[in-house]
Amino acid sequence: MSKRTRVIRQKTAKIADVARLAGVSVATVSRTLARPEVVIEETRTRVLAAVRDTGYTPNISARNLRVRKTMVVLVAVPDIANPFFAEVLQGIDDTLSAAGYGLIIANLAGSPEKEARYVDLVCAGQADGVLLLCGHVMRSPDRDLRDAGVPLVAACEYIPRESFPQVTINNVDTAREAVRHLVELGHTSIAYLSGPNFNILEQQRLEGYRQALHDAGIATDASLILPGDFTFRTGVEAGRTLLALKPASRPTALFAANDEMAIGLIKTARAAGLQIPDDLSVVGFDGIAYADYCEPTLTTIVQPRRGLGATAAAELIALMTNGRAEPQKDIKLPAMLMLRDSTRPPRRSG
Amino acid sequence: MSKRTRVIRQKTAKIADVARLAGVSVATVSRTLARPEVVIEETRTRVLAAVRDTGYTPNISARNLRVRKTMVVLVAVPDIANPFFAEVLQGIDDTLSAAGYGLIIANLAGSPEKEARYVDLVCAGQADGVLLLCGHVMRSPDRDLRDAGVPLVAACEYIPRESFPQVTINNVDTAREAVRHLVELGHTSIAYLSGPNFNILEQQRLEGYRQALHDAGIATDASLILPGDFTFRTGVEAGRTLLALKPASRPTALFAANDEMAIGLIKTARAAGLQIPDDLSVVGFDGIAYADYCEPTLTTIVQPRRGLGATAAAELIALMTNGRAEPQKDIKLPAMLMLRDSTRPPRRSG
DNA sequence: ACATCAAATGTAATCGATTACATCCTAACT
DNA sequence: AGTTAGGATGTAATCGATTACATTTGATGT
Repeated sequence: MSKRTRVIRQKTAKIADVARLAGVSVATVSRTLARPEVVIEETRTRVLAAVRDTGYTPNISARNLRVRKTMVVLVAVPDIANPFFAEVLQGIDDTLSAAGYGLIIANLAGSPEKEARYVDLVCAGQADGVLLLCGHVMRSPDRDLRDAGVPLVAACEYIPRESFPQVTINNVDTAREAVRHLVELGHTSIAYLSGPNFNILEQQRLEGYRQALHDAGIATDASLILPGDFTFRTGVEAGRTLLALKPASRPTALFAANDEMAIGLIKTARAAGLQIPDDLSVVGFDGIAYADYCEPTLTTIVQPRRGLGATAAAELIALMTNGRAEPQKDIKLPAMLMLRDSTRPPRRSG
Repeated sequence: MSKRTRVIRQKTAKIADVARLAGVSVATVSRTLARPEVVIEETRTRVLAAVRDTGYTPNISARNLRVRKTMVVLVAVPDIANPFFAEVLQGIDDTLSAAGYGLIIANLAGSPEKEARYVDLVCAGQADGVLLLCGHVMRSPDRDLRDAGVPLVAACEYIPRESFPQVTINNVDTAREAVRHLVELGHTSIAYLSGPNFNILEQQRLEGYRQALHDAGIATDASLILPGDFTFRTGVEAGRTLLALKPASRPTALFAANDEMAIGLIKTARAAGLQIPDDLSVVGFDGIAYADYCEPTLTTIVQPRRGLGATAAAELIALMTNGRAEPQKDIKLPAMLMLRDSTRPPRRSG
C-alpha cells in the first residue's frame, strides 16, 4: 500500500496531476481542499482519493506567491541559550503552531549583521508577522522592521513610544514589591545587581528598586548598585565585589535584576563562606526553572513565561488575521513574588 | 533621504518597477542582482540605484517557486527548554544563518500531532533540509520524512540503520570513561540513573556503564539502576529512592545519564543531609552550563554542544548544495570528562 | 414549455521572480 | 569590406497554486 504510492509518485505531484487523475479541473481540486462544502459529495470523494493516491501536498511557495501569505512568523530573541526565553518560546510555539504557523527563531545574540539579515528577510515578505522579545524594533543599515508592513507585537521587554501591542509585566511595580519584601524583613542596606545599562528592563527594575527604598525612607547609595549584564558571569563578579567590602559596610540583602546573576552571586558568596540567607538575603527576577533547583532555592519574581509567549502570539494572530485589531494595546500580565529560602531577616536587626 | 524613499515606495516594489525605473528589462535586473559580473558597469550602477530608490527586495516565494528552493532548514528538537539543545541550536544557528539559511525550529515536545505537522511542512517543500536532533526519523500518519526528498542529517542522538550523515559523540565509550573514573576513585557500589527506556542515548550510556563495571570485575546490580527520563524531577525522585535505602546498602557513587537529573538528585540528597561528594559521588552527562554553577560543581561529560550543532549544519549545507556528498558518514566528535567537585574516593575504602 | 436562477464546475489570468533562447551590437580577423 | 564570435540585453516561458469570471446543468415557477 504505502509501497505502491511511493512508486507511483515520481517527483512531487502537482495539482494538475490530481485534477487529471480525478477527471476534474484544477479549480475543483483547489476548492475541494480549501472549502470542501462547495463541491458535490461525489466529486469530493473522487478528488480526495486522487489526492491520496498521488500523495499530493500543495506547493507552499506557489500558494504564498498567490495569496501573499507565508504562514510563518519571525520571533526575535536576544539569546536562545537564556532559559527564560526558552520558556517564553514554548508558549509562543504552542499557540502559533496550533494555529498552523511556523516560526523562524531569530537569535540575535547581539549581532547587528544577524539582525539586519532578519530584517531583510521580513521585508522580503518571508514572514506574516514578527514577535519582538528583544526590546527594540529591529533595524538593518537601511531599513526598519516597521517598513516591512507586517504586524508586530512586542513581549517581555517593553518598547517605549510604539504603536503596536505589547505584552509585558509591570517591571517597576514588581521590582518594587521584591525590594519591599526585603524591607519588610527588616533590611536597610540593600544592594542592587543591575542589568546592562541601556536595557529597558534594567531601567524599570532599577526604578522599582529606587521607589521601594524611597517608600521605606532609605537613601539610595550609589555604591550599592553593582554593574551586571544578566549573565551568570557578572553575578560571580558582583559576588567578588561584595566580598571585597568590609563586613561592616556590606549590605545585608541584594536584589538582582535577574535570576542567573543572582545564582552566580550566591555561588560565589557561599564559596567564600558567606551564609545565604543568614549573612545575605537575595531576591532574583524571572523565575527560571533553576531558581528552584539551586541552593538555597531562590526567592524571586516569577514571570508568567509561557503566558507571556502565548498571549503575545495570540495577539499577533489576531492582527494577522483580522487585519487591524486595536493596536496600542498594552497588556500587562501578573507576576508573582515567590518566597523561597534565599531571604530572611537580617542577623542584627536595625 | 530615508524619508523620501519611504514615501516613494507605496506597497512593495517588484522587479518590473525596478526595471522600468532603470530603463532595462527584468532579466537584466535579475542578472545584476544574481551575477553582477555579467552586466556592464554602467547598467549595473543604474540598476543598483533603481533598486535602492525603490527599496526593492526580491519576493522570496516567487523565487522559491521558480528555483525550487526555500533557503530554510527545519531543526527537530525534542525540547527547546532543555539547555543542552539550546546550546546545540546556537551552533546550528551560527553556521546556517551565516550561509544564508533561515531555520524553523520544530519543538516536538513529545507531541505526535506537532511532529506530523512538521513532516507535512517539509513534504510540502517548505524546507531544503532537515536536522534531526530527536533520535528518530519524523513521521506523520501517512508519511515519513524520507519521502520528502530533502537531505537529512542527524545529530546528538544516533539513529541506527540510516543512510544519512550523523554527527554524535561516542556515548558508549564516553559513559564507560565516566564510570571508570568512579571505579578508579575506589568506588565499587555504583548506581546508574537512567534516561527514558527506549531512548538510544539511554541505551548507549547504560551500555557504557555496564562495560565499565564489567571491566572492573564488578557485577551489575539491577537494583542500582534507577529509572529516570532526563528531567530534573526524576532526578529528585531518584534521590528519594536512594535515601530510602539503608545507609549500609546505599551506593557510594552514581552515574546519571544527564546533568539535569544529576543536579536534581544532588539537591535532594543534600537536603536530606547527605554530603556530596563525601557520602555520594556523582557524575553527570552533557556538560550544560549549569553543571558548573551548581553546588558542588558537577563532574560530568562535556559534550561539544556548539560543535555538534555547527558540524551537523555544515554537513547539511554540503548535502543541500553539492547535491550528493558521501552519505553514510558517521562523524564522532570528542567529548571530555570534566573533573569537578562532585566526585571523590569513597569514605570507607573497599 | 420557457424563462430564470442557483449550484457545480471549468477556463484562464494572476502572483513575481528566474532563465533558456533570441536578438542586437561591436570588435576583431581575414 | 564582409564575416564572425561573443558580450550585453531583451522576450517570453515557466514554476504551481488560487480565484474571478464564464459556462454548463438542472430545478423551479408560471
